[in-house]
Amino acid sequence: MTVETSADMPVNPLILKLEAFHALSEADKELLTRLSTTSRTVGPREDLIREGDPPERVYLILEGFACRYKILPDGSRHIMAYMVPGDLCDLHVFILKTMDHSIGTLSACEVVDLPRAQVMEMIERPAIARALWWSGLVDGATLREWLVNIGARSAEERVAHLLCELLVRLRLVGLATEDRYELPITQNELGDTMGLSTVHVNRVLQRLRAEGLIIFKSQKLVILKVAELMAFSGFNPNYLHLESRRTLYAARG
Amino acid sequence: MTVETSADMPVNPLILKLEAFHALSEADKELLTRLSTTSRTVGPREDLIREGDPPERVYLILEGFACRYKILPDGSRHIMAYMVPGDLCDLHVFILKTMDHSIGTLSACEVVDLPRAQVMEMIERPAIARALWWSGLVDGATLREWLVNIGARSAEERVAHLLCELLVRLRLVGLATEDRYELPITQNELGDTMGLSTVHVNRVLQRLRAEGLIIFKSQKLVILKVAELMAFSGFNPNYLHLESRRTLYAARG
DNA sequence: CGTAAAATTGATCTGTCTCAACGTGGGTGG
DNA sequence: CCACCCACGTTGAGACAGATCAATTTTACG
Repeated sequence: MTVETSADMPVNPLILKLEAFHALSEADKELLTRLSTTSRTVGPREDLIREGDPPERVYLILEGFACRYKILPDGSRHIMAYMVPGDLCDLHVFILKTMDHSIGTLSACEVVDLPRAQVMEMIERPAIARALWWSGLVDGATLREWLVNIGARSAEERVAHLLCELLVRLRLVGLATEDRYELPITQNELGDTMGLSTVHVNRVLQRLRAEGLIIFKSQKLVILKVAELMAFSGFNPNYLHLESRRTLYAARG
Repeated sequence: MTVETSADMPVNPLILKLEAFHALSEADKELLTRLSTTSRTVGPREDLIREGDPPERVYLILEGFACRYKILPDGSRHIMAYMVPGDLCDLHVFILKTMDHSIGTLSACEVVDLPRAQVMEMIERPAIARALWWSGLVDGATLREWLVNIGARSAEERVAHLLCELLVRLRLVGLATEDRYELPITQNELGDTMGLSTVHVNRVLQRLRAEGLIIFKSQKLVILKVAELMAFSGFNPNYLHLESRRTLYAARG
């Protein structure tokens, strides 16, 4: 158990994200900062909670990538969502008896465990409650967009779409610049996310590289032509519901 | 605008569904009955709300099948969810400026429009609020299961899985018997749901028929071997979170 | 440096798509 | 009430995206 100080963690990604929806008061920010003070370091490929477990707390990711996933009867894994810094898992999950999926880390993560009482404390603040409510709706919309992505787009478009989405989401928490970010994900994990074989993910990435759209090496992604990649993949950020609050995605066209 | 009487509508599917989670008081049921008194008939293939529109009300389906869908840049449609009697669209959607997808009918429907004030009225009742909260979590879990379905299963398993899910969901509202229900959906719509071409859906259905698993003709589905179809498709109803509340799905094995 | 995980390559196979035609059944107007 | 008609379902042939299997190379790291 690590107790992080403000020196270790200059900016709280949850605050950054929620303020993309609307501004929070100093008191609200202090509460969120206090609740995320006690985090723990979790290694890569570790489960935070497993399918079948009773949901007892909510997880907040401060650093690293985690995911929601299911294991199918044949042993294959499907990843249904990425959780990046600032992301909370479902706040309302306490009402359910058991988890219907697992949550695990992809890279090493800094994770905050929020027991029910602390979630309540957050929700009692109207501005925070509203921002979390927005955040939950965006999570749902993202899931729907993923469904369309897998159901209706080619392998190349699918991967490109994911890279565009992560660019926008990571910019929100200061973890992406205009055109690049750290993506601590293997090609195998990408495959389990997109419903593609690892071999095919590799070929798709090579094609995106050959087309001069991206550079992806040593977990570092550079999108060489952001507008082109968005257009190619049919990426329309409307489902992230950032409205006109900030200029978080590059101009298109 | 039709005003339905209790004679026209013997049982309110929303009440049936919510009571699968936990019992409601008479007063709660009266409120729900009152709020669903004024419904309107909507023809097949009509939109209730379109992508880009501001969400002004919530829809409750009393009869018929509706769906959430998106139209892609190339003109193709992807259906992301089915709404069957008793289903409500997202209660919290008011906070968003615009819809990121459309909602439209598949068959002719009886639909209740609930303006914000009426949603508030429901949510003020603790038992109803809890049941609706559960219902919203189940909707999210269903979306995740659909993602896995499309991402990780073969065409035949996919279609079979959907048929199993609808069996359980429709039983909940008294619209399926042990092994059969009305499915007012074309093969083309099934294809847009499963990410398959219409031609392939046709061949998949033929194979399921040939294997003696189903009969599907004139919008009437009979599942000849329920346990086998569930096993074949990898259907595990845990994501519907019916727990031990009622025996809503057949014993397996 | 050695080792295991991850990325890459090549060859082959197959599920699903596309295109194009034909059958069919239920609703409607004459 | 019949005949037409159109949406829907069905069939066949050929093409292709992506899977699978089996190495091999590269990278990260202890």
